[in-house]
Amino acid sequence: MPRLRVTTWNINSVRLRQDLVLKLLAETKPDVLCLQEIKVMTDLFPHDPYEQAGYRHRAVLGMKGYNGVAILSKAPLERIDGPDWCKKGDSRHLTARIGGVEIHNFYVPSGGDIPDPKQNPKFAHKLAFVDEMADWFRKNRKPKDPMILVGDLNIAPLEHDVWSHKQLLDVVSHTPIEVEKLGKVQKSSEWVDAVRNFVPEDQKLYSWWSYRAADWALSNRGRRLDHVWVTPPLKKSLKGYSILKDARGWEKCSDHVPVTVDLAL
DNA sequence: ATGGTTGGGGTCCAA
Repeated sequence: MPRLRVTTWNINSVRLRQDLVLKLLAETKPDVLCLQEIKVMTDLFPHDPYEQAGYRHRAVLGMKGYNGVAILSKAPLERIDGPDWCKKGDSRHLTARIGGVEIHNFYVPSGGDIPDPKQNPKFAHKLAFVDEMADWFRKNRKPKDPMILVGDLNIAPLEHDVWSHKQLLDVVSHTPIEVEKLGKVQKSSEWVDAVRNFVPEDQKLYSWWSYRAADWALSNRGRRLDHVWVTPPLKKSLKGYSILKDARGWEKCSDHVPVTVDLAL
């Protein structure tokens, strides 16, 4: 029964943090690594170090300066180009079929500061993007399809996915409208939250800590923005998870840490 | 209530 270990990480510049990506690959040894915010044009993605590290199959969708997603795999992958979300051409989603499983890598818009779509076009974009995700899966895929969805969804849906539910109810990433819309995406393919499958909902879980805290570990005001979901056929295959909190303390680190899930297929 | 930090590209915008 082959293991499939999938890691998702918002790397916040793949070029600046190349050594950290290689460190993660060496330590965690995922079969598939999904990156977000690579912040590099597709043609300038640094392939060589990953080729040499044994990740010989790669799909990259980048752009200049912002966003960008990539999938690195030890096993062959078949790239599937998805829709142009919100018709913005902004490199936020990439799909690969690897060994009979379809893996969706998403970077959902952050949404700006003001949680009102009428005042803040970035928040309107985020809500429209999440709406489109639900529509797309409902129309184009079925819950019985073996799929994994990972990425920086920029939404912490549960009360204990944030350091203070009450204080963040009006903060973009944890507002009721975002949580409701993300719930509709979850329903679209009956997605199972793989990490919460292992960790009860009354336990705090974070994958992101702001750069702006004087001492991120001491204040520990985190949010769980990075997710791994699976469709029902894969639920029984879930074997374990890890959230590499140590990576938030690495030199020149990302503000997100790697989230890993193991499946036995 | 406010401000705090980081990256990319270019001396500001996005997160």
